[in-house]
Amino acid sequence: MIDKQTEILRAALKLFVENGFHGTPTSLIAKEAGVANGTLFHYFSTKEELIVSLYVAIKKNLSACMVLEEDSFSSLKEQMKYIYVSALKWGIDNTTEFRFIQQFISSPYLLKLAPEEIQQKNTRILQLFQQGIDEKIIKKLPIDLINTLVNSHLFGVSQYVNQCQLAASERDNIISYSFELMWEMIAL
Amino acid sequence: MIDKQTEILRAALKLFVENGFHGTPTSLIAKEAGVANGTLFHYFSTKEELIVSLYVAIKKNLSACMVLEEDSFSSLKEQMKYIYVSALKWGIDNTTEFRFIQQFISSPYLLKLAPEEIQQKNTRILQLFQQGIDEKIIKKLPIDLINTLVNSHLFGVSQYVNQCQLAASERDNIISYSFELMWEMIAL
DNA sequence: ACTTTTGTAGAGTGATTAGTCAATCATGAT
DNA sequence: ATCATGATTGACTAATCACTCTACAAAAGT
Repeated sequence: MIDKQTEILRAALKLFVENGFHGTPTSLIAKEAGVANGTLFHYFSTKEELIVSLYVAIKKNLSACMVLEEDSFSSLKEQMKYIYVSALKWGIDNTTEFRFIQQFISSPYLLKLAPEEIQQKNTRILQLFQQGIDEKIIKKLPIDLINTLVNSHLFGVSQYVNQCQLAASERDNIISYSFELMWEMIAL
Repeated sequence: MIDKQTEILRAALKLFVENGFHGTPTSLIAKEAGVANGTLFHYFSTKEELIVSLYVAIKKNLSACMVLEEDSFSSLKEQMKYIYVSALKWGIDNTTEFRFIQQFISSPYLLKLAPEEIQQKNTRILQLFQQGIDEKIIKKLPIDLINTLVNSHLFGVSQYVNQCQLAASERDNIISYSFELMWEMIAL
């Protein structure tokens, strides 16, 4: 056994995506994780805490993929593309996690998160948007709107790619091309 | 009392959005609807059937707003704008219904729907996309991808507008402008 | 060695819930 | 008036579930 806590999170993720939050009793999670019922509550004092912890863990994972090494040589567009593509690839390679996030943020559990947790820690991308506007590369729109549009775009493409199983080359084509689509939307 | 069945659906919608599916016992729905517990099961044989029925009803409502009277005088872009704006306005004016749809489609209940129910009955918009491609107005992309992108776009803008409460004039500005953003994305 | 802390187990519990049922009530047809 | 059909009720039930509790085992600290 690797680590019971990790094992519980893994099991929870799988079952939540399969059966939803209310369709997944804690007893089943414990069983799937190969631990006793009580062990689950040793690590997570309530079911709700388990759910929220799982979200935080996955979100952290995603954020880690989106860091951009400071690279002042790349153009703004290239920097954005890097972040965009990283996020998209993550969404495609981690279908289950992606589905979970989607389920979580459209559920009332979202409100159980501390506001600062919801906030995008990744303000780097917001900075890039602002910079783009200042340099008259990106349309002058509210930053939040741009952010929402880009996020929705990413969600949409992920969903599409996940739906129709594509060959790797085709996949990379779409990833690259969909960035251009997004760019045409926000660029001046 | 207008109609008990309608009243139950109304109560269910409100409570599901507030507390989620699993946070809303049928007893509470009945109470909120002002009917007895058993009455609920007279109209909907299971809780699941209630949830799915509610989704179907709301979706029907939305689809009704998106019909386009055959108007061969309008340009393709204008026709699309009409549909786009209708959908967006609906999403903004029916926040609760919008939230419910979001919650439903990212839950495992979606799989309980017959596939033909999921399918877009509103193939009119798909026809328009195809026509746009044929007439070299819209980028040559898979129809499903365009559709997904437009849907995500609508979702994003709705979310944004619902989040920040705007004055009516500002709101209409954003609606109109966001169509142009979307158009730049898909148009050649 | 011994004490403390931490991890693990799984039976047990009280509360809750989806769904049932037998009994009324309303309506309208004959 | 009588009957039939369907709507409505709310107490009831069988099952389920989140969570507790006690006991024991394994480390870790001293």
